[in-house]
Amino acid sequence: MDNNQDLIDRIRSFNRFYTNIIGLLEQHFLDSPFSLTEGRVLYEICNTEDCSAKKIRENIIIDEGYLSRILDSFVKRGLIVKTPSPTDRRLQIIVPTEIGKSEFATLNNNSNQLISHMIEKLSDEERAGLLNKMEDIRALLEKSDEP
Amino acid sequence: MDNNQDLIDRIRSFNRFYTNIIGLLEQHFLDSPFSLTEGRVLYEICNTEDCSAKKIRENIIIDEGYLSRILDSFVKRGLIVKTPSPTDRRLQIIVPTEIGKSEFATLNNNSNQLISHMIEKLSDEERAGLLNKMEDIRALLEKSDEP
DNA sequence: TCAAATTACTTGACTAAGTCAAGTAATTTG
DNA sequence: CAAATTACTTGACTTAGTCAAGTAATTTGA
Repeated sequence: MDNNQDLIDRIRSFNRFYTNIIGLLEQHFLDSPFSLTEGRVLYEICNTEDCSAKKIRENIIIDEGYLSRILDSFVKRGLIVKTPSPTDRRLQIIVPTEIGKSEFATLNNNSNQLISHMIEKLSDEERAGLLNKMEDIRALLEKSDEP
Repeated sequence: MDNNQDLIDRIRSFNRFYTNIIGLLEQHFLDSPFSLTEGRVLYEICNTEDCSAKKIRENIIIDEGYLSRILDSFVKRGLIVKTPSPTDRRLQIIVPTEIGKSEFATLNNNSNQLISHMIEKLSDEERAGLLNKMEDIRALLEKSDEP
């Protein structure tokens, strides 16, 4: 037993807790026409300039073939339009349609409401404290990524 | 736009970040003989007194049939033994075998190592700070569950 | 300058994960 | 003790995700 064991156990306990929090937030995809992965892909499409499958795969770890089929289904559902890039015709530029944008906005609103509900019992000070701690944790954990 | 919008956006940004952290930690199931769900089931079996499918389903949201098949495969893999409860023969009491316990210990050690790696660049003060903030966040978010 | 290598994406064939509903045997309830 | 409920099982199915081979466009380097 190394002297960090208690620390590690408690971090793992927090991870289990936060897995459930995220799980609850993700439940709402069950009531939407999107799977979690489809939601992430739509997020990237609506938040990336000159979006392409390549750019999506720079931000989400996803199988190339699987992504290709998701995009295919988005085209069939009228959510996006794909056009070959004029400068490199291997690339398909992906643009959300008005329908795609509005479906994304709905998904977004639902996520916002869930967060609102999550913090509704907190005072302004507690909310500010929550965010501060989150951003501190992120800064600490991002240290592990660095060279 | 309500005045919490920025706060909500930043909490969601943290959630996306932490989803990736948890995703990385869960990757190790890919190199193990267990799926994430199987790992959770094994955790329950090794940490529940007089464990049964019923008790597992009190702690994990999982389809009854799916769980039945997972337990079936655990029996075939020699990880657990099922015996009808003497007091209620509808219930199957689940006990991990020595193999089951040791496979669980391995899974556990790997999870610990991943957390160790995650915090290896932090000083003792930073580690203590990290845990503190995690436990504060948990306390704040648990407020939403209360009556 | 053009053949070889690489890149961006697609397709087919497949496995794993998870769901739904009907069924069996044991137990509880009125 | 018949009807309802509970604990679990089974079969048939859908969805999610993976793997590898293939096509067309672009880049690289002798």
